Amino acid sequence: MTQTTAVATEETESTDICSPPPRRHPRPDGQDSYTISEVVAFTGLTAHTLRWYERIGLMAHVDRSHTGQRRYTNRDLDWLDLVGKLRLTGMPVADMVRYAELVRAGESTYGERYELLEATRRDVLARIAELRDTLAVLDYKIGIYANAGQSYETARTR
Amino acid sequence: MTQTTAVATEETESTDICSPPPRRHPRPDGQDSYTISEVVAFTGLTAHTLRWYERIGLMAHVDRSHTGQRRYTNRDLDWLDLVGKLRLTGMPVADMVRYAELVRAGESTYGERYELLEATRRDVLARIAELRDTLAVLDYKIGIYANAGQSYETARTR
DNA sequence: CGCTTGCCTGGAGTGCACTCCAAGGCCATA
DNA sequence: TATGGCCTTGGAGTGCACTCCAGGCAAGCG
Repeated sequence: MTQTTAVATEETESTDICSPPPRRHPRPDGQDSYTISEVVAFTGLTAHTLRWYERIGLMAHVDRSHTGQRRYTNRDLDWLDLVGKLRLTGMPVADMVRYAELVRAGESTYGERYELLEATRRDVLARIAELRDTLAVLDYKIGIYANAGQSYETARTR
Repeated sequence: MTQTTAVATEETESTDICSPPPRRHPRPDGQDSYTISEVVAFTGLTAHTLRWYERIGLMAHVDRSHTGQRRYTNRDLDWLDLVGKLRLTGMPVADMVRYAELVRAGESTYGERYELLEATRRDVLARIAELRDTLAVLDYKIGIYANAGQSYETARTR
């Protein structure tokens, strides 16, 4: 395994210049109008969760049909994508709501948003390092179990 | 089963594939007897959590002093270390309890333990991949805010 | 017309992983 | 003897992130 101190430099190398993430939407802009169940199918979230996200302000108010049903746009899908990614980092929902509020507040909050994302980035790097550490332990133990055909286990690691 | 099997010998160094994780204990084996507050200081867990771990079977019964107070050993510290690592992977406590039960059940469960650790290993790898993906998105957005933020700052201070 | 399907709402419920409480035991120092 | 500190217990409480429920509306179909 490489040294843990090499992580930081590796990262700067892997993301030299930002490549825009390629997105495919189910429908092109202009015809982007999805029912809640379509969004469920696309995101893997439940309808409950989608409505709950909107209630707590994690999503801006979603467009409605003339009968009051939700109609999601490609932009909503993108937002949900970002939310999903942030959720994977372990960011609390309250923090994501805060970010959503900053976005709604306009461009005067660019600085704050930058700080928030930077902090999150540091968290992600730290978490990756932790996971690598854990992986080493796991590999070590797996090695023991793979080798230990009928020899008894070490007391040390139980 | 109060009988701790006499496996105090170290046969850990028989494996050559993985480097054994270096462990430093506050006290050498033989004088390893820690109060709950010492373990709190060493692990970062709370006393509540330590007692709770024991109650739910995530730890084997801890030794007691003649007055009934818990006295942790180096082995307990090692176990808590592993638990901490597994917790970082997002493994549910119930699964860790299951692993603890397998360990207590003896060497007939080697296969199952192996499977469990292997599955966890795959989870960890998948999570690392997810985090890298998230990192790319984060870097992309940070790049945007860095540029836009600069122009906003410029516009502000102009 | 009724039936099914899909969606709506506010509020209540769930599961997890702790986290704390109240009441008390032991023991060293003052 | 008293005070303070550290520890014990079972059980209750907390916070988070959903998850579900009851009751109801609107559209499409035979």
